[in-house]
Amino acid sequence: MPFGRPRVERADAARNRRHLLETAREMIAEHGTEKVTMDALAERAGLGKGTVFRRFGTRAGIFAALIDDDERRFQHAVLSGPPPLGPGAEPVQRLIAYGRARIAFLLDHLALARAAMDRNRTLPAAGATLSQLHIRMLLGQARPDIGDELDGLTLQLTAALEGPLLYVPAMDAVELPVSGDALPLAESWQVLVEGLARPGR
Amino acid sequence: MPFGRPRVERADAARNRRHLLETAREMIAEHGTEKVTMDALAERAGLGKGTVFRRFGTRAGIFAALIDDDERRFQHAVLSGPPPLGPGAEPVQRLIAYGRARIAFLLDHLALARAAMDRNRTLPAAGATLSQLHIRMLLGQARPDIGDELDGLTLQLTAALEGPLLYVPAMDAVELPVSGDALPLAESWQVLVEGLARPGR
DNA sequence: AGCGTAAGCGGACCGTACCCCGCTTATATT
DNA sequence: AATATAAGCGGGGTACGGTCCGCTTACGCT
Repeated sequence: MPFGRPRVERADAARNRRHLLETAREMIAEHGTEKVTMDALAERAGLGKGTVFRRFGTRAGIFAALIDDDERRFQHAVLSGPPPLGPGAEPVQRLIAYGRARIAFLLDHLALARAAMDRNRTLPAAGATLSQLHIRMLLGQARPDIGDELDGLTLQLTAALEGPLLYVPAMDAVELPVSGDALPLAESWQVLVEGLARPGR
Repeated sequence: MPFGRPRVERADAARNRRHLLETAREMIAEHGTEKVTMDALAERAGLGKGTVFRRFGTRAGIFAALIDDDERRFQHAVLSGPPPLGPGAEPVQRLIAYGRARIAFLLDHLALARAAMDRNRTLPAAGATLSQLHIRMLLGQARPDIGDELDGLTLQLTAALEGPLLYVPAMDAVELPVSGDALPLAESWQVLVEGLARPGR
């Protein structure tokens, strides 16, 4: 085999991966994320434990892989969907829309997203990194004068957006009113962003 | 024993707790937090494994207990120290000062604070809750008109303050310039808070 | 079709967090 | 000082995440 070839995933491996994800979804639906252990998943899928680990690297990786499907769709809406979420609107409007969409997305995937964290990967997988890049870009456009503080603010905004749902257990109180657009966190996100958008001093 | 009595900690228990914390500190100083296992700590302290668990409940609890010592001093400075950190200054100034102090505190305790997190207790112990209460109070004073969004903003500000250091591994890049007052995160925190302080629309 | 090779697989193995429960001991009461 | 009792203690047990390595199998090449 000449070097540099993409080395596609072998057919049996792909089949096993799909089967494992399918099985994991079933187990989550029946007993919640807590009960999805490496051993149990492997046994129920009729595969070896080593296989599970090879596919997902870590327990958290299982949940990250489950989210990734939906995450791709979400990213697509952000990168090339209609404004204000997609490109075309003012940066501030896009930031606000992004926050609202991201909060809704996280709410839809709360159990998975929380289970997808572990000691090392504290932020769930690719999604958070994308959030960070997107926020950084929009904030830089909205406030080109911001300079040195762009990196710090990016981190803090990302944490402000993803943190309350992922890290604070007490969130379950505030998250309840999921009725339509009236997510309380989305409203306060808008206040936060609008405050930043107006040049200071 | 009549009910309602405070049930003070037994003398031997208190001695063991101090001894365990002391031993843990030694082990951390020598080999870092990773090497502090329940077994190793128990053996080195000359106590049973069950004792360690009974005292701290969980591995993360050990580190939380270690932080709590310093945390108490920090809280004292916030609650009754000199302004602007302590009472007496304007709410916005106190918020900014609080953020700066908290960031410095977390930087001083980074290894401990990160080790004090686990799947269930995602936020390290009491400190974060205190942060939340304090931020809520000051924000409410700074913007009495804010109403419904107070709770959401409180959560998001707390996450913005503690999140970048605790959850984002890539932080280590930004945290480096620890020279004096010029913490980049502290600067951007100030921008964030000042944006919020000005009434919107 | 047959072959060589690297990817994939399985499951035994290890270290560690956390649980449990019978024994010990400090402390209050008399 | 003796006693009762609840808190504390010890350390073996269990379950789970993660690793390792020899065997198997899919796939590309001839």
